[in-house]
Amino acid sequence: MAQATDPSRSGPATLSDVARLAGVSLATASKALNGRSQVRAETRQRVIAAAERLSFRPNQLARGLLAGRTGTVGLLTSDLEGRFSIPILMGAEDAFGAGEVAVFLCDARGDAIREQHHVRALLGRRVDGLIVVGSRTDPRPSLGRELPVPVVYAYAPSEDPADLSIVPDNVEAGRLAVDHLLACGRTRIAHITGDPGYLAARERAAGAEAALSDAGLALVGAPRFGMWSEGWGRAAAAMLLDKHPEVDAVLCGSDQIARGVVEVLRERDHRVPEDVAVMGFDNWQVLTSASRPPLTSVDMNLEQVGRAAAQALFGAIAGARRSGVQTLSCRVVVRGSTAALS
Amino acid sequence: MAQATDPSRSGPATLSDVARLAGVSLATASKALNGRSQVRAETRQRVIAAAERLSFRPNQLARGLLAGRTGTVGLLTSDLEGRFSIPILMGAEDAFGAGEVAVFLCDARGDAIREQHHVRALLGRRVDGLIVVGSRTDPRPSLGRELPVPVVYAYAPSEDPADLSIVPDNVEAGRLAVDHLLACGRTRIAHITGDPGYLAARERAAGAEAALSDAGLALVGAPRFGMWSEGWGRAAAAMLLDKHPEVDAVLCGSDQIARGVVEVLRERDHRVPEDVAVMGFDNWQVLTSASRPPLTSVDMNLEQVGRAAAQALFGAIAGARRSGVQTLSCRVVVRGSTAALS
DNA sequence: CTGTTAGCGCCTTCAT
DNA sequence: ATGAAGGCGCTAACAG
Repeated sequence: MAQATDPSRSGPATLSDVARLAGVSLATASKALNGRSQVRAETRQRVIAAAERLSFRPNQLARGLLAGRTGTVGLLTSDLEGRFSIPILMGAEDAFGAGEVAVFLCDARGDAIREQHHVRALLGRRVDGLIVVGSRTDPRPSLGRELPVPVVYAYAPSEDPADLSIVPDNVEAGRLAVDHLLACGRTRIAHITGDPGYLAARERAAGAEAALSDAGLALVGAPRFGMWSEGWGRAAAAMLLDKHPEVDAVLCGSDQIARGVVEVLRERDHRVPEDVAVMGFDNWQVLTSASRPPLTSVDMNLEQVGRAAAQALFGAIAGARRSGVQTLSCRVVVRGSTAALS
Repeated sequence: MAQATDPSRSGPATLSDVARLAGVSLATASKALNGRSQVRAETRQRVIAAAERLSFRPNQLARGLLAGRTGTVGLLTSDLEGRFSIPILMGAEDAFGAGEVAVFLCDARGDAIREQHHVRALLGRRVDGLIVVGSRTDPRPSLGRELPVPVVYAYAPSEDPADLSIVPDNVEAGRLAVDHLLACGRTRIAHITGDPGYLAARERAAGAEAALSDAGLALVGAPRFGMWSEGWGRAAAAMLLDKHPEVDAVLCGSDQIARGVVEVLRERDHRVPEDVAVMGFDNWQVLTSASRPPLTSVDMNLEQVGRAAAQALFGAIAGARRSGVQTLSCRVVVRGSTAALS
């Protein structure tokens, strides 16, 4: 007759197992475990002990079925491989994990069909909301206004201004970078950056030029667009030094490019930062700390983007009706490649 | 009276909404939509049309409540930030995504307490199984044998041999690397690797020495353990060249170390690969392709580890009772840093 | 304070 | 071929 107390009977223990073991009714057991006040302390203890013995965990599915909310959200990324999704994902996971919501992860691999498939699957699981993480900052198609749950776009904003998007501020990033170089006493600043097809590249360049203009200065030569690679950084640096040997700083569109630039400077016996300061964007540790000297870089605060998206989604689930694109600040992380002239 | 057909009435449409709109009973609607054969073709069409009009998605929670299975698994990583979890995670997501199971992602950040918390939360959501992804290949504590669902450990095996673990074969990786260098005609091979506290470092070294021994050779000097960084690669390479200028190949414990080694060789005017061949482990694109020349590296096939873990979990959920540590093969990706002597 | 009852949305016997 | 009824595990009314 140990059946009621046998946890291995058949699947996880249910509330009625607990109630039976504690010798109370279902409702009382429920109240006791959920901290409802209408239950005698001694009874509550008995129920709790029973639940403990059976290692009872309330079935969230059943609970969600009743409540209408599941405490579950979908995280839809378009590119897990890329390194930008990860910090955002971590920030979101972090913000949610603090509360009691669980995250469904789906990777659409940049495929719209697959994305649609995932959205359907997630809706079938009755997620309370969706976060859509892009792989680059260019605007992306909206999932549509007809979804039964709120959606927040992170990193890549939605093309539909009625949607809510959280993105890093790349224009400000460009400004901050130039401001830092100016503060280091540099005035002949060149800009080598990545693929001009990326909005991030154009915005960072625009921010940089605006900040220079505010200071009554201009870039040395035009911004050099190319690719997001060390190889391009090396090639562009070589051309730059040939044409403008007077540069005293190179602002690079990414840490990868910056590493390439630093290498070429070393090879040509320019001292960094004494002769030429160098800085990048993204603050990608593996690169910034391996460089000689370590790279100053603009951190886009992606974890914060993830956290903010999660919080915005919380708000939306609770009924808040925000929309539009919200930009988040970034910050300069100073290292040896731009130490001020002494 | 358009209430029944109004999708915006209150939350998502339910099966009874569909049944009402189609003018049939709940049971018939269910049969029609699930392809049961006991329903007239014309009726089925009517139901499907109604479901379409209401954009009805069956509530998987309700379904799971009844079925006992939720079509859901938990992916418990201990370190999202590190780059090893991601490919594994992608492989698993991929293997699952093909079917109809959704993945809950949790990051324990290397904290056992947080991990325990996540396990409880996942069990509360009635996941059908768990995949535990480690951040390094050293064995980790088991979640225990008392869990109500199957568990598969990936990358880091469980300390309990009764658990099932899927890990890359680092010993074989070491052997393959040396075999490749031998095939390139190298015989004076040195080994610079990372933190000796990592099993991966020790196993790769052991595999390398075994392969050399099989060929009647030995390493040039002892394996040089240190850190997983370019900086260590540079320092160790400098010492190595001072002491053993005769080396014709350096096997490096990681791509980062290898990059450092290549840099020092360049600076000292040794040609790579003509004078000294260099190779690393992990096949981390960002590093291998930025290096001059591009780095040969051993790919640990981590995506496959993730996929295999997912498939093993499938099997376990279906009732298979495997246990022990299963190792997966890796592969050498040849690039310019080891091109055979001509 | 405690127990009984009625569903949440769905699927599955069992009648009809 | 269709419909009525029961139940998955839980909570929120209502009784007692």
